[in-house]
Amino acid sequence: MSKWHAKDVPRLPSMDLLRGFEAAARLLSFTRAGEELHLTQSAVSRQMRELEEQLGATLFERRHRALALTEAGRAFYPAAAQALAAMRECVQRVRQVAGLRALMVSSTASFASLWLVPRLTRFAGENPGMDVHVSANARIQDLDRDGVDVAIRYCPPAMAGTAAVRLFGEHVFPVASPRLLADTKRPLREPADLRHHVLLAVEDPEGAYPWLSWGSWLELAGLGDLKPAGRLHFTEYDQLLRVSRDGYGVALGRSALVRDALRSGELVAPFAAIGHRAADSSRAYHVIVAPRARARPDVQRFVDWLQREAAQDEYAPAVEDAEGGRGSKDGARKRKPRP
Amino acid sequence: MSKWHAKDVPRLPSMDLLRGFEAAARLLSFTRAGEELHLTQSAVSRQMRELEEQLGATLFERRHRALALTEAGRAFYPAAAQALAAMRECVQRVRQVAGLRALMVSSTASFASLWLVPRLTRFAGENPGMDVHVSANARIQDLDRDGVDVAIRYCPPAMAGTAAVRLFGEHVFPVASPRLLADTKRPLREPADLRHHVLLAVEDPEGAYPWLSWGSWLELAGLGDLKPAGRLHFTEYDQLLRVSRDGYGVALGRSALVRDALRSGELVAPFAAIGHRAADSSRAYHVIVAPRARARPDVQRFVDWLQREAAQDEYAPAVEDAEGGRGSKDGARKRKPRP
DNA sequence: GATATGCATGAGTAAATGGCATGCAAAAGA
DNA sequence: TCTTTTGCATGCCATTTACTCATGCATATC
Repeated sequence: MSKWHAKDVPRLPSMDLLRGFEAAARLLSFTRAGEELHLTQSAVSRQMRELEEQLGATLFERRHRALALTEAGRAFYPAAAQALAAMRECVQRVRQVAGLRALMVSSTASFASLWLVPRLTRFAGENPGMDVHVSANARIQDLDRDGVDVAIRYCPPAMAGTAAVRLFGEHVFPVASPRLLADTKRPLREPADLRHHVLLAVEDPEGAYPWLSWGSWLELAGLGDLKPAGRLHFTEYDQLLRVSRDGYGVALGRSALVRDALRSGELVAPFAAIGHRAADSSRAYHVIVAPRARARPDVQRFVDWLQREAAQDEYAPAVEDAEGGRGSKDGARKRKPRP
Repeated sequence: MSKWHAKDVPRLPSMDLLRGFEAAARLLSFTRAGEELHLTQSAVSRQMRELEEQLGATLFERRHRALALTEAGRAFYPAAAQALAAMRECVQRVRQVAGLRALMVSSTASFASLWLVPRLTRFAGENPGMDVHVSANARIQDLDRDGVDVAIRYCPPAMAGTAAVRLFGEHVFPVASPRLLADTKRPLREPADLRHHVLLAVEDPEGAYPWLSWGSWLELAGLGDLKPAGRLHFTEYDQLLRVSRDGYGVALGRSALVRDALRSGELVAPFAAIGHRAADSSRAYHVIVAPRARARPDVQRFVDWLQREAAQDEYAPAVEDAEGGRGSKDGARKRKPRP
């Protein structure tokens, strides 16, 4: 027996183990907890074993393809949640005192509401003490003057600048409520069937967004002469999508902005293969950081997070790749809703 | 930029970092915090850098040979302490629900009060949820019958049993209050000077502990005929030591039991070299675990801790080794009391 | 009977963590 | 004034930790 070495000192469970436990206990699944925490099922399984060994208590009852909490696990859950909360409060307090500032982000209203804000809640959870303000105003050009730290713009790379970070490109394809597909009186089985439907589009009197127009898409599909049942125009893209989800027409889906709706099944993409090529390959979503904010660690963390979220989306497409689908393990396959 | 990998997920500070911070902030020293946590100064230094990076805040102001907390550090301290407490509460709660039982320890009253209990407070801090009961009753022989999980006995190895764990041996030498050494009217510079002093001893009418008698020690010192100024006898060894600390006489110090008092300077050992050889090399302090408790993880942890504490004492002796002192880095060198 | 699915685990690897040795700089001691 | 002491920082390296990949197992579902 040697003298004390650091490895011999009994340790308290790490925050990582608690976070794993909280997710696994809430979801009752190591697999899904892993997905939420960007870990493999194997890693979560081992974490829970390690935690149980440290505590000297069994937290989960392993059934086949199901987990249940033991009495000790149920007792641990609120305490673990409290310990996590105490730590986040801890971190938040010190960052406040250290004078960390809010992070100002500018993007279009549509990008904000359809892509950024739904994801920011997770960012906030993983980054206590950070105060992110989203300005749904893409007209801002002078970031320094207007007090913006990070801007997200859909533009050519030359416009974004060499320091900008590319998130993802975009392509467009028709999307509609699954109810429209179920309508036998007005079929929507092939592109020509669009003549039976109302086409929804964003107002563009100056033709500033040609790639977003039905005209362009129909030309691409060889249907330049098609006369639809009607046309509706909207000033805001998210309003257009809401109408589409409600089943009142067919919209041109912007891939990034419709991704969540496709995933949830609120929208379907019957002709996704047409137009898979980027509608305007010169443009993409870019992250532009104001020069004076580049050295801020919180800004760097935020930009890093944006890139990872964007990459995550690209690895798990919402619609099957038209050139060749993945195998049965495709993560995008829709799960049955859980009770 | 790749998709999410576990290493990319922002992490909350670990409990190890918080514990390091709490100790460094309380002691205002990385070196002493390291000693307390069984880490090197280097490790604590790096931990604090890592913590500051994770938080994005400076917690310490490094001065030469001194630390001060920054405002952020002062703000972090109570929050960190609360997070540590929340975690310990967390661990304790789950262990209670899991039905962990108290751990019953038996030892002599003197060993309990002079060695074990002072150290148990640290054990308790490092092992939340464990309930250790100390029975200062060494007459217990049948551990199973008497509900004792662990016994600590000073006995020959054969009596302890092959499964017992040896902690340390013992040797005895005179100890006295430093005030006695300062008394010029009654010098205590050489062993013969003991004739000027009251000798303190444990009652032993049956001669059961010959190695603890002044007679034995004086014979060893070649002073068999020495007539002291007086003799006092006590039933309890810790009472004897209290009187010695108060300066009323010279006691025979049992090495393990006087170690803390020597370290604190309350007692000094003017003739430690005489008698350095174990008074009775056949005996030593042993840990004996009741057979039915051997499989308990909490009991195993406790025994492991006992061994490490004992080894720690052996590595940092309270008095310089009579055969050859260590260098100037000897950890036992007494520090000036801090303000 | 075949397939799907979620937990457990062997093996491999990259990153994290800690110790050793040393540098640096200023306070303390001679 | 010079020497010694002391505590924080850091290069380097070894060991441990933590995660991924691949696969096995067992049972529910089709």
